[in-house]
Amino acid sequence: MSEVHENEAGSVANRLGDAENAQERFEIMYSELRDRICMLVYAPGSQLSEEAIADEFGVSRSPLRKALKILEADGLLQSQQGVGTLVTDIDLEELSQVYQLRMELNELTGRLSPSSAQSNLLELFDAMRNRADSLRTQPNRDNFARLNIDFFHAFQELTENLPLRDVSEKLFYQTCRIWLKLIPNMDLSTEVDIFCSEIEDIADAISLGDLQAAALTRRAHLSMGFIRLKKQKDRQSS
Amino acid sequence: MSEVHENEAGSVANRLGDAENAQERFEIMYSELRDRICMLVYAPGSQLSEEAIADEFGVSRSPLRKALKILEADGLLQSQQGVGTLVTDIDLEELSQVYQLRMELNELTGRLSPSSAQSNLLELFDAMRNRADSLRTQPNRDNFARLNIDFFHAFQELTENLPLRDVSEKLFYQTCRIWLKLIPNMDLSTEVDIFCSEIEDIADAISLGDLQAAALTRRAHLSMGFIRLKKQKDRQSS
DNA sequence: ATGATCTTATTTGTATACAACAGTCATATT
DNA sequence: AATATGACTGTTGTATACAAATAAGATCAT
Repeated sequence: MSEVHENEAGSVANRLGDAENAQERFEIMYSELRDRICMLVYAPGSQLSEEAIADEFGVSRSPLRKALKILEADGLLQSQQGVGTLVTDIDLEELSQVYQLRMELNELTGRLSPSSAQSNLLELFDAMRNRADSLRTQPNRDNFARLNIDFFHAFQELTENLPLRDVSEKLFYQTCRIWLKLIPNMDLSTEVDIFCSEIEDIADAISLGDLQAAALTRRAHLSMGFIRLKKQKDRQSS
Repeated sequence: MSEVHENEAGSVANRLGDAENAQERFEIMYSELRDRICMLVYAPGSQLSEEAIADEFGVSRSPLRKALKILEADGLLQSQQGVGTLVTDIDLEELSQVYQLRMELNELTGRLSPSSAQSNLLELFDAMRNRADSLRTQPNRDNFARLNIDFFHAFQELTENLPLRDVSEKLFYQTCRIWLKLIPNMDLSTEVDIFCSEIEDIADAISLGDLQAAALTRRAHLSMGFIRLKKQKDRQSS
């Protein structure tokens, strides 16, 4: 199965071969693994094999293990000797505190060191608007997830406070899987519509140059999204 | 020089020998190294030797490197092949954003999931008050730094929001070295007095059960502390 | 049949040897 | 004399062999 990867032009192994130093190689492995985890290529609760991944990436276990260790510190993996490396499962209750914090941080994103490069932001959010449009006409699970990730990163540009960005990113990757996990029980079209409206609302605020309004809108949507997730879960368990 | 460590009763090597699993061993090495860095045992800009530390700890480089990699992710170390492992230097300007964020997070600490175990808090902050008293009578650089660290952890107890605690802790360890670095140019007694007053103010608020007031006080002191650091630096450079 | 114990397979953790890299110093060449 | 070049030294990065731990299955006794 991994032969498929090895023969692809932009495979991880190839990219690793082109990398110039250890730091770059680490970054490639780390972001690839994180992407697979939060796109549910590696499902919550599933087991990973260091050897299999190392083979696929064309490296030994040593450098791969560094990336795995960081992902463990991020709360996305859990390793135990004799057992294996497991993708952490996610529970809405446990994520409640993370969501609370993320909401507050989003408000800070509009308030702390607001970005000065307004023209870049306009382009960026116009692109987001376009992607939202095309997603709306053809709702698709993976594209939805991908846009969610990319929109998050666009939103991060609103602040120039780097530590705030780092912190927000970490928390985002702890929570973003919950959507893909629960979306099969929800109506994809509806969720896509709601999300696209959010993107448009925020893009409008950016157009007006009102970063704080954009942040508060984002915060409100995050809050509502969490409530929808909870309602869905309650409906399912009853 | 490392023989001293090896023969001490509670040496890291001994503690590592008693540890039951890899996770515990990692935790011991990680916290020990972090402590040495933020107590300036390993000064900013100094170079560490993986081999020397591994020898002192009585382990091979492999498990040690995991701890070093996490500390690098924390922003306390920086490794480069062929060069070495360097303790990151700290600059007040670069820490400005971290301080800004920490101030906001402190306010959240009093607002998000306030701790319900009030009796524990009372004991904890009374102990802090006592330590502050004894430090005031005999100002001492290391005890000052140690109390600063422990008081931070006590303050963390005010919130039950675990992600907030994690985030705050990481940011704290990014900034706490700046005091030890700049205190030689300042008056230790004065700084100790100011810090002890802060502890007393916050302990008073806790006694009244007003967690939010405690958090706001802390935020105010953090802000004033940063301003004092900046003033000191300006005076020095002029 | 059931329970306990031993064996075995699989996995991560650790130790170690070697490769890759950066800096330094000496040396040769212009 | 200046500069380029090469070997040498010390460092982290990587590969690999082996140790330790866990889980599952087989075997045996009851």
